[in-house]
Amino acid sequence: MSSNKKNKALELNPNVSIDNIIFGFDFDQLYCLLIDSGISKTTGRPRLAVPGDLIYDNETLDEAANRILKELTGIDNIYLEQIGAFGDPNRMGKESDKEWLKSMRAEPDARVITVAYFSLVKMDDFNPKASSFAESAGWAPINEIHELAFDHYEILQCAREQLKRKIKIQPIGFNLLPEKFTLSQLHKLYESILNKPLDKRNFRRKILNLQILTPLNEKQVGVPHKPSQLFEFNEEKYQKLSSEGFDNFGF
Amino acid sequence: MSSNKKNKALELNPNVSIDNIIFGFDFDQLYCLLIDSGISKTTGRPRLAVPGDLIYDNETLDEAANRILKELTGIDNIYLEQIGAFGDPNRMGKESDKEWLKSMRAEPDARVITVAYFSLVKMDDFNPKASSFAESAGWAPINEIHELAFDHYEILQCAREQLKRKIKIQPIGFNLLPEKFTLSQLHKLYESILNKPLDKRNFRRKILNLQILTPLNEKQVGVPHKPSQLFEFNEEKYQKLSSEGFDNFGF
DNA sequence: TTAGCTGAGTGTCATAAACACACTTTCAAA
DNA sequence: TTTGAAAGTGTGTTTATGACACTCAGCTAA
Repeated sequence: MSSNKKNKALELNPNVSIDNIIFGFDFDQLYCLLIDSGISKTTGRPRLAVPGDLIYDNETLDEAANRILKELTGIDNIYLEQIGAFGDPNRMGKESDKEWLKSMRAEPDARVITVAYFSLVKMDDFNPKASSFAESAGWAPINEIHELAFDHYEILQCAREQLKRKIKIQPIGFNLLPEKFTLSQLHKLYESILNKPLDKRNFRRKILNLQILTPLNEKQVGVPHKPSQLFEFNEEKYQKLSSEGFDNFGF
Repeated sequence: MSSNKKNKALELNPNVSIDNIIFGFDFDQLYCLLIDSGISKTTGRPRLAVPGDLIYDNETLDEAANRILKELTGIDNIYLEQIGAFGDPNRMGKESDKEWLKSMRAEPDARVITVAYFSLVKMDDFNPKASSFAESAGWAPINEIHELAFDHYEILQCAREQLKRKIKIQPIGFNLLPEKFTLSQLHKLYESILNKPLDKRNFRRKILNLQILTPLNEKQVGVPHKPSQLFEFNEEKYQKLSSEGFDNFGF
C-alpha cells in the first residue's frame, strides 16, 4: 500500500493543478459547489475552496478535470469548459492556505499553476461525496460567496463572465436544467446567469424562434397556479442549426 | 558563467511553458511570427514553431509572455491575451520535436503544459532579433501556415478563433495598425481577421457611429488615387463608452 | 494635355431584430 | 367562491442590418 501510494505520488505533477467551478441551478438562483476543509487555525473561519487537484502525468487536462468531477459528484459526462491558466507565483501565499496545503500535499511549497474549468450540472443528479481533497462539499449561492481560498474567488468571477459570454451564443444552459423544463425556468436561468431582468414575452419569442425546443404533451401538476407547458431541448435540431452557421442567441 | 547558467536553470519550471502567437498585419493580410530552428534531421523540412519558453518560478504567466515578446521583438507594452492551457501528454511526441527539445532543454522528456497567448503588434515596430530559442524568426502569412511543431498549429487556430470573437466586441484591432490609419486599412483588417468580405459602406457607417475614431487634418500623400482621410483611435472616448456598458461591435 | 486607372467616398430603401408594454387564464388553497 | 400566483399571449415603435452603384481626386503613361 505504501508502495502503491508512492507510485501514485511519483506520477503526480507537483506544478500543475486543475480547479473546477461547478455551477448548479435550483430554478431560483445559481450555485457553486464548494469544498470545506474545516476551520482554519489562523483565521478561525471555515476555509472554502473550489474542488481541484494536482494532475497526473499521463492524463490530459480535460481528463483531470473530469476525474475531479467524478470523484466528487459520482457523475460522468458533465458539461465542461476550460477557463484558462492562473499562475501568480503568490496565488497560494495566504497563511491559511499554506496551513491547509501542508496537510494535503507532498510538496506544499512548490509553485503550482492551476488550469481552471467550469462545469454545469443538474442539481438533482448531484450526490455530494467525501473525496480525497475535501471533508465535505456543498452548494453555495453564487451571490453569497465573498471570499475563497487561494485565488479561487478571482477564478469564480472569470467563470461567471465566461458563462455569461457563452450562454449568449450557445444554449449550454440546458445542462443546468432537468430533461423537462418550463419556459419560465429557462427564463429565470438566463436572468440568473446574465444577472439582469429580461422581458418575459421577448425572451419567449426569441427562444421559441430558435426552434430548438420540443413542446411536450405534458404540464406541470400540483402547482397553485396555471400549470406550465413542459419542453425538452432538441439537440438534433440544434446541431443542424449550428452546422449551418448559426451561432447567436443575441441576448 | 556556468554557475549563473545553473542558477537560472534551477529557477526554470520544467513543467510549464508559454507559447505566444504573435499577429501582425501589413494592410493586406494577417501574419504570424514564427521561429525557425533549422532543418529537421528526421523530416528534412524546416521546423517552424511559435515562440515560447519555459517559465521562471518567480514570474507570473503574463510576465513570462511579455518576457518572450521582449526577447524576440525588443518591444514592451504589446497587446497580450491568454488563450488557455494546452496539456495533452503527447503534445510533444513527434520525433522531429523531440530531437529539437534535446538540443535546448535540460529535461527534454519532462511533460510540459503550455499556456498559450496571442499578441498583436504593429509590424513596422517589429525588429526580429536572434533569441535564446530561435536561430531566426520571421513573419508567415496566416493562410499559408499548414503545419507547425508540437501542437502549435492547433494553438494557432484557437488564437484565430479567439481573435475573431474578440474583435467583434472590443476594438483591439487598433493594436495591429499604426497610430494613423485609413478606414480602408481598418476595413481590410476586419476582413482579414473575420475571413469574409464586409460591405464597405456598412462597415464605415458602423465604425463611424461608434465615435471612437478621431479624423485628422491629414491625408495620404503620393498614392495614385484619391488620397484617403487619416484617422486616429480615440482611446479616451472608447474608455468612456465601455464604462457606460457598451460592448458590442456587431459584425 | 489628356485618357485611363485606382481606390476613396457617399445615401437610400427594404427587411429584420429589439424593445416596451398589460391583460386574461388556470389551478390550488383558504 | 374568492383570492393569490404564475402562465400565457400581441402589437406598435424604434433601431440596426444588409444590399446596392456612382462620382471624385490624384497619379501615370501615352
